[in-house]
Amino acid sequence: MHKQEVTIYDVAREAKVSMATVSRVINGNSNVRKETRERVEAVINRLHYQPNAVAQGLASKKTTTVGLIVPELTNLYFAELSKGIDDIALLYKYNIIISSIENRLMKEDEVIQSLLNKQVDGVIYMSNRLPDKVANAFKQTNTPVVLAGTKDNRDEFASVTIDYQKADTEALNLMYNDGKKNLAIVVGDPDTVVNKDNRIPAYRKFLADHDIAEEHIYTKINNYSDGYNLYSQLEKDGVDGVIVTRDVTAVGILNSVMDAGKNIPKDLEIITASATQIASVVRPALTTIKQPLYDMGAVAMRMLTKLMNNEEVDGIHVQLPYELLKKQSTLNQ
Amino acid sequence: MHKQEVTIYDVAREAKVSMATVSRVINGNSNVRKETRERVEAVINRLHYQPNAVAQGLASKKTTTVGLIVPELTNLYFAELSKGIDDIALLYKYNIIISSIENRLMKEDEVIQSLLNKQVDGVIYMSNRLPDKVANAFKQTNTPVVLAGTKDNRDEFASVTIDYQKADTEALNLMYNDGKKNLAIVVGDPDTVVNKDNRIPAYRKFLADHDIAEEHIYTKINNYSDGYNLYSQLEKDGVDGVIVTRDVTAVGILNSVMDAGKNIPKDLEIITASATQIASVVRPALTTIKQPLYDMGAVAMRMLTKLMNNEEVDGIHVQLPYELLKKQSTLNQ
DNA sequence: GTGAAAGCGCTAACAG
DNA sequence: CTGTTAGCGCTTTCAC
Repeated sequence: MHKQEVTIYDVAREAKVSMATVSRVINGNSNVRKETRERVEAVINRLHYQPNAVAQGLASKKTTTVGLIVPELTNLYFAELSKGIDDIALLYKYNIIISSIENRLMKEDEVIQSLLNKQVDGVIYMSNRLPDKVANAFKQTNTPVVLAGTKDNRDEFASVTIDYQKADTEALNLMYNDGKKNLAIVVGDPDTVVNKDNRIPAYRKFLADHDIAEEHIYTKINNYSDGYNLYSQLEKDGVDGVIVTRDVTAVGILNSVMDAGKNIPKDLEIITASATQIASVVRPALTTIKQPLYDMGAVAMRMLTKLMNNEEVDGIHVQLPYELLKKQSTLNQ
Repeated sequence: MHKQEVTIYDVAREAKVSMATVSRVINGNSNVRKETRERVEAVINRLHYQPNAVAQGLASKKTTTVGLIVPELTNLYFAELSKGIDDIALLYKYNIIISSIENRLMKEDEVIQSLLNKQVDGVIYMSNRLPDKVANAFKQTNTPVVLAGTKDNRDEFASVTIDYQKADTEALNLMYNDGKKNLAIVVGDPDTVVNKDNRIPAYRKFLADHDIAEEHIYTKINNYSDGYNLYSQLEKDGVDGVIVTRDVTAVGILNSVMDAGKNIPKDLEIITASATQIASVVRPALTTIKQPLYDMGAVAMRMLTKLMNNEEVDGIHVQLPYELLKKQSTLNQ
C-alpha cells in the first residue's frame, strides 16, 4: 500500500464540486442533480478513481467486511457452508475475512480479537465452542454473530442448524428396522453442544425407548485413521450399526471393514451425520444424513446482513430440513 | 461497528502521556522509558483498550491484510494450499480476505478491485487465469502478488509450483513401463498456462519420443460426473492409461470403470495430477503426483511477506519437489 | 441540491 | 525519551 494516486479530493477539484458531492455520488445518494452526477461520474471514470475502503470504514464506522471463524480449512463440511456464505456475502457486497482456529499458535480469543480490531461488521461462527471471553468480546463491541452448523448453549446467539436429535433418531431407526440391534455412535469431541446436548441424548433416548441396555459411544474419533483403527474395537464390541459424525471418519471405518474381508452393510451398517462429496464418491457409497450445507451458509449470511442493518429477523434460531439419503452402506435401499 | 468505547486518546489521558507515546507502546517502539511503558500498559489493560486496525491502516498505509483469490471454495486442492498460507499468515500477523471467483455474479476484475480498494498489502492468486485488467490493477497500486499452484505467462509475477512437465513425463513413463501404450490426458480448461504450456506439451513430447502417433487429449472434463461419463469414450478409444488433472474427476472415471465390471489397473491405469485426501481414501487408492500443497502455500505466503516488506527474495519462481506416489491404480507397486 | 467544516482513531515526522 | 502537529481519505451534520 503506497501513496494513493487519486483521491476523492482530486475528483472534486476536476469536477468542480465539493468532496461532499463526490461522496454522495459514490454512495448513490439521490440528493444530487442529474447533470452534476454525470459530470462527477465522468471524472471518476477518466481518473480511474477508486474509493479507499479503509478511509470509508473509518469515517462511516462500517467496513462491509464480515469475519468467518472456521475450525479447519481442509474440511469440506465447512467449505460447503462457506460457499453458501460467500455467495450471499458477494450479493450484499461484503468481503470475508476468514480465520481458522485449528492452529494453536494463537489462542482462539486472540484470533477473534484481531478480527474485531479489524472492525468487522459481523461474524459467522462455525466453531463448536464459544468461550465466554469471545462471547463477551462480541457483546462488548456490539458485533452481531450467527452460528452456522453448530449451536451454543447460550441462547443469545443466532444459529442455523438442522434438528440433530430428530435426524439421529431417524438414522438409528433405519438401522434398527434393518435388524441391527447393537447400535453405536461415533463422535469427535463429546463436549460440543451438538454432541453433548443433541446427538448423545438422542442416542440414549433411542436405546431407552427400545429397551436396549448396553450403550456404545465412541469419542475422540476425529479423522480417517481414527476411524480406520476403531473398527477392530467395534467388531470386538459386536456393533452392527453405527452413526458417525464426520464422513471421512466413516470412510476410515468403511475401508477397515472391507480390508478385514467383512461386508458392508451386512456385517456393519454405517450412516454418516455430516456428508460432503467424499461420502458419495466412495464405494460402497455412504448412507447419510444430508444437511443442506450450502443453504445453511446462505441463510446464516442473510440473517447476518439483517442483524448488521438492525432489521427485524423472525426467529433467531432457524432449523433447515435435512434428508436421510439411503445409499449402499445400509440394507434398506 | 458502533462508537468505539475506548480510544488511544483515553489511554493517553489516563496514563498522563501523549497519544504518540501510547502509539509507540502499542507498536513496540523501543524509544519509551521502561516506567512509562509499564504505566501505559497498565492503563491499556485496565481500560481493555484495543487499537482500531482501520484507523491504523489509514494512518500507516498498511492493513496487515492479504487477499486470497481462489477459484472454488469447495475444492480440497485449494483448501490444502490455503492451509499453508493461513499458517504463515498467522505467524506474521496478517489477516486473510478470501474471494472465490466461481460465482459469475461479479466479474473477476471487480472482485479483485474490491480487494484492492480494501487496501490489502498483498495478494496470493490461485486462479489459473490472470487477465490483463487484473495484472494492471496490481501493478498500478503496486500490490505484490504471488501465484500459488499455478503459473502465468507473464514472468513478472512470483510463483510457487512444481515442475509439471517433469512430473507428467514421469507419470506417463510409469504407465508406459507397465505396458500401457495407449495413453491419454484428461484436463479441465485446456487454455490455462499449466495445461497449455506444460502438461499438454509434456504429453505430446512423450508421444513423439516413443513414436506414438495417436494422441488422446480430453478437455473440459471438470468434475466427478464429467469423469464418470468420460469412461465410455475412453473405452471406445482403447485408452489403457490416463493422467487426470483433478482427483475427483479421476474418482469419477474410477467408479465408472468398476461399475462397468472392468478392472483397475489391468484394464485402465489412472494417475491423478493433483491429489487431495480424496485420492487416498477411495478404493482402489489412486496413484498420484503428490504435490506438496501445504508447503507450496506456506512458501508462497512467506515470499509474499518479503515482497510486502521490500526484502530481497532469491528467485521469484520457486519449484518445490513432488513425489510420484504409487498406489493401487497402477500395476507397478 | 450543494458546500464548509468537523471529525473517525491512529501514525509519523519534527522538535525539543 | 516524549509531545506537538499534521495529516491518512472519506462521511456526515449543518447551513444555505
